[in-house]
Amino acid sequence: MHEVLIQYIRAHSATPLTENETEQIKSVFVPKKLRKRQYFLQAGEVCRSMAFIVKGAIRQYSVDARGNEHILRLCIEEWWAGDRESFTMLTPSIYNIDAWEESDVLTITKTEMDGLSSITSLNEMARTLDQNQSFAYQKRLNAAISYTAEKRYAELEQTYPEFLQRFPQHIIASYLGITKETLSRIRNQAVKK
Amino acid sequence: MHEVLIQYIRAHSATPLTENETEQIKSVFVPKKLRKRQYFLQAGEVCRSMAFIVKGAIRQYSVDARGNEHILRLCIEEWWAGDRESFTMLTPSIYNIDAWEESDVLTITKTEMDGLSSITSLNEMARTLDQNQSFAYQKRLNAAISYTAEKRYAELEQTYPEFLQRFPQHIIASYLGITKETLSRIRNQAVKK
DNA sequence: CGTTGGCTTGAGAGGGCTCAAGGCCAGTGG
DNA sequence: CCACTGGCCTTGAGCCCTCTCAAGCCAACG
Repeated sequence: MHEVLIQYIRAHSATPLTENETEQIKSVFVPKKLRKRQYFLQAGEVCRSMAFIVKGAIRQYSVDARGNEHILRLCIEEWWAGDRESFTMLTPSIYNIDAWEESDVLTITKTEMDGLSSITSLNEMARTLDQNQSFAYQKRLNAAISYTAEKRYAELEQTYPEFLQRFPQHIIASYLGITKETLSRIRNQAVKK
Repeated sequence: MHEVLIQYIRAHSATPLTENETEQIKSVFVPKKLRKRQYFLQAGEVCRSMAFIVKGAIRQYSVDARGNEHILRLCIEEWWAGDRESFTMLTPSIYNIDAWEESDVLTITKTEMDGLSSITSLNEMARTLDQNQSFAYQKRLNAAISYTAEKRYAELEQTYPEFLQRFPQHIIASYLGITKETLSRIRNQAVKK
């Protein structure tokens, strides 16, 4: 199970991993199973650990005053789930994170992560991830303030086609910032064209 | 002029700067003046350098098919302007960046930045900035898909009150993803309450 | 075979947009 | 010193996109 993670770190860093470092990493990351709908983080808690997804699908979302869920991120195999801000700053998170599918993850706490700070390639990976995350958010924010719902859906179709296979439409709709009804109508119109 | 930057780096890193490093940094960052409305980056170009703002105000925005501008970031003193994604990946940017006010900036190219990679405290600063950027985008994206225009304005008032002093309403409106007319009406209603 | 979750469709409402006009103010040039 | 201009803000009317609420259908599942 840890092999996937090791491969992933290798792929996301220029610096190679030594035998020793590999063992360190394997010893620190704790495997966990998340059942469908099981919380990984609830709003109000500090995000004590990050989760590398070996198998499964996880969502991060906020809940507004009227009880509506707004999906901020969808994560599948070989992505990291967790609220980076809460994790890094040790502040309470405003987001919920839960498993949409039954998932296998490898978790690591902040303290343990800090203990691995001597592993260059792990640092590089974390750095790269933070950057990519930032780029992705920038793109989505731009889409949110610039495009119509239809264009945002078209973009999602291009960028993450696997999401459409993996998540039901009401989840996709929430991710796009629209209602499931609107998404349903958009899709029907798209077919007619 | 470089003093502001040095102070800034010190403030954003735990590692202290040596005399030597300070001199290196001063020698590499090139001061530039940007006139009002002068482009720092135009869509289609690769963002070859980042700019630390010593004085002034700079905006980053995309232009849609109908010619409407959508403001993604507003930057003032002691912020960094530039498209991090284009800068890091050397890909063409889809954003325009220009000076809203006459500005004094310190610029550095990617090659020069890579040349300073031995300066720990500069790396730490860059890391911190990327993270904060990511956090800020996450917050704004959440606002964009969860809140009404009115709430987004209220949040902006709280988070960056200085923006309201500094930029005209049509800029603020664009930043919030609404039209200037809508913003005007929101403000009037807010006063009545 | 009832229940639950997901998708669709309709009707009505509303938030925000578009287009258009008018007012205010500061800067500029005659 | 005044007229003119450009940038900015406001207000109105009509419209459109998206939301809300409600109902109905279907497939999966216990």
